[in-house]
Amino acid sequence: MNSLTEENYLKALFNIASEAGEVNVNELSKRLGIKMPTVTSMMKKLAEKKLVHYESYKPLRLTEKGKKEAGLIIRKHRLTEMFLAEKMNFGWEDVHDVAEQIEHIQSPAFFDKMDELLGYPKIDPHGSPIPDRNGKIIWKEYSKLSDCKAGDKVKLAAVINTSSDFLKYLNTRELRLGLKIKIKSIEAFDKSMIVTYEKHPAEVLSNIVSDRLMVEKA
Amino acid sequence: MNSLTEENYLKALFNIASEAGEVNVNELSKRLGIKMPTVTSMMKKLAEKKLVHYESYKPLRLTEKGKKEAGLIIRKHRLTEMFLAEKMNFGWEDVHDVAEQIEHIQSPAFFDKMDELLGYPKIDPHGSPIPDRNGKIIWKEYSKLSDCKAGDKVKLAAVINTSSDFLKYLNTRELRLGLKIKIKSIEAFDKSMIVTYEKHPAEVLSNIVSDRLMVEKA
DNA sequence: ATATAAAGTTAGATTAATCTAACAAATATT
DNA sequence: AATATTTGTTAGATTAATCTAACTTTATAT
Repeated sequence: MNSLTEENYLKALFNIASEAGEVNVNELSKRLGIKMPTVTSMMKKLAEKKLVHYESYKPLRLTEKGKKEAGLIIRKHRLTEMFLAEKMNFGWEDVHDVAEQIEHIQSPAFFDKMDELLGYPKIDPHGSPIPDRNGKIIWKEYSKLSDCKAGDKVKLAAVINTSSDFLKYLNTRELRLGLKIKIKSIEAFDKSMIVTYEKHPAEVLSNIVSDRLMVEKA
Repeated sequence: MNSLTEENYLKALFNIASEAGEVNVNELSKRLGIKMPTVTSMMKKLAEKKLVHYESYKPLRLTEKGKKEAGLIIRKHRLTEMFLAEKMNFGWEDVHDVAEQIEHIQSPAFFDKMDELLGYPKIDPHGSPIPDRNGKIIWKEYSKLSDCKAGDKVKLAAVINTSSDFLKYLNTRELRLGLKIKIKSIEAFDKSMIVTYEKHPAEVLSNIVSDRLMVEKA
């Protein structure tokens, strides 16, 4: 059994690896808000437990065991987010903080019930894949909205940044997962897009926004 | 903010006080499975925080502040138990362990949603009262089934012991809250009762069982 | 009322997780 | 290539929560 603290390190290791590829002590330290020496000593501890491959001055890597355990924590996190959104009427901008706590609950039955009540969802409210019972993630091939061309018709599949502020911004524009969007034009100057969807005949999305939206091409 | 550890001491203090009246270090130590010296030092710490009245060799008493904070933890515990039972199809024998963990979640919104979805319940799945938003408990006047007389018609209102084994035993007899029970006779020798309810024309309940069942007289 | 037992406290050690200060290695910059 | 910067490690201190051993106080039983 891993402590809550160890679980947080595993999860951060997993998340940084899937965003940035390599994980180093400095990154992990910044992500967790914990000083580097503390991170170093925790890496030694997790190496003892065969959860990470650790060599001085080398990038950090989760072992297969570590990946599985991290994946299972992320599974609990994302199932919880989905449960909060679907069954408890939370907005997608409000699910993260609670899920961050509930992911540490030790009760397979509890998460199995969530899974069942939700009908075995494959993604969380932000479109991120929910790892399976073995902690394995199946990644779908999405494109960034910012990489699409004028005229493209796409479906909003996931959001990359899940900060509450960004999600609230999307709410004000009625942008949500599953939405069909057509790109009317792209401004060469700043790459801002004019898009149309539902009752919105012409909404302007800055490149900062379109860069954070993942879409499926129709 | 209190640590998870402190919360567990507060809750135990509250629960022992409502069962036994007085709380002493030894009781608390046994209840929490923590040695007496550790309890003593935690009591000093909680006294510093104005949560406990502590004097050497005297019984332990929660302050008003301590009672309120303990009550609010118990509120979260019991709301969770009710949510698990009513909304997630858990049996009443399985809700305790998960609630024991979820009661420490810091998110008023999360518990407010539960409360709302449940329709503001007044009791948990075992019939124990759910403290209000100020941590206050309103106790209903129930009788022990074991104190009733032959011929009494009563309604099962609460169970005192909530051990999984006891609750599973009640399941096998289809005994559940709200059930109307008539006492047919009481054996003078061992105080065992013969009762009738629903499709059960004559069920024998030992004194150990009837002593743990709280009823409302009709 | 005295001895024994039970309950409670004090003192000091231990463990997990954190920190700062100082040093070492790797990387980047002129 | 030499130097400066960034990154990483070691050593040692700190805090919360726990423990054991030894001692003290209160309660119980002869």
